[in-house]
Amino acid sequence: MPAAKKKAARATSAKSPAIEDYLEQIHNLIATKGYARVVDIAENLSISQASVTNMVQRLAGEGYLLYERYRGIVLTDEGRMVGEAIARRHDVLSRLLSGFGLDPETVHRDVEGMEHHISRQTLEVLTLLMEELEANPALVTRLKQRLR
Amino acid sequence: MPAAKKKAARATSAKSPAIEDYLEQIHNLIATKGYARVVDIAENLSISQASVTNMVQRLAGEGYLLYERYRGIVLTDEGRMVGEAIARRHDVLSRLLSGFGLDPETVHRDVEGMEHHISRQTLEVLTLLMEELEANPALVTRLKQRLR
DNA sequence: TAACAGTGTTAGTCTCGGCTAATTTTCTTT
DNA sequence: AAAGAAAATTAGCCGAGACTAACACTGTTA
Repeated sequence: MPAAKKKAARATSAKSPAIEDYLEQIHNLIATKGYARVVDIAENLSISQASVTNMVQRLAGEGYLLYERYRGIVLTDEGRMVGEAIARRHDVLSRLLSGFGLDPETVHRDVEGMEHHISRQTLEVLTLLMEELEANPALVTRLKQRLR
Repeated sequence: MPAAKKKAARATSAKSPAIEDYLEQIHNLIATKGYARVVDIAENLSISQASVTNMVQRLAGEGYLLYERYRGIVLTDEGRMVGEAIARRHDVLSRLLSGFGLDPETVHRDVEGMEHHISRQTLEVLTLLMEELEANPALVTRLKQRLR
């Protein structure tokens, strides 16, 4: 195979919500604890350890991370980019909705679902909205009054 | 099993995105054409007719619609409620994003994905936002300037 | 250093929601 | 009314992504 890529993850490839959830979670764990263990990923995603091992092997095969049995997990540049992108969407959505006083449990559930379906352009719009609302509490107050 | 329900769809039961897509589409077809044929549902969801037949039978079993082989499809109250709810979320999200001039293709893809993950409370917030922006073009203009 | 607890892995299975191919029913057209 | 076209259905299959049970590795601790 002369000029063939091994099957590396392309920036534009279709990522399933499942893949994005794993990468987001692995990214978050590495960012906060310095490493990502199978048991923690499983705990945070509320799935079994066996499922995590399976998926991690697949993600390694697709070029999102480096994996050595019984050893550890390291994100590739590609994997880190995806994880960070989802984390950013998560943050924007959370702050946008939290600003209106929605209960944290609801915010969490909705954000969890929505974050996988937001394009770059939509993210920009929602970021704009979030920033405006955070900079303009009077507007939020006025809007919230209509929530009754 | 003395006091057991037959397995009817409860208002609070978990509906998969797939189920919601079918019910939204069936609802839309009935609203615009007066009836929902398998071939049209398949076309609108970009899936095969066989898949539609299968799912329609399942939805009938779960109480979302009435179905008679080779005849027709009628939504139950439960099915109509779900279909309308999703259509409402679709409308709010579309208008909210379109207001910022995002290209229709992008709006469509994002809305399609997000509409299944929006709680009643979040819908209220987004509705509020949409109404404010539609009533206040000056605000939109000001925000859009920051999009560059 | 031997054993135990905890973590990780493998093997095999399940459900969901698609698919194609073949068949049946209905509709339309002559 | 018979034939061909269109729509609907059935049967069997597949891949994603979960699960459990059993087994393997690792690291700590007596």
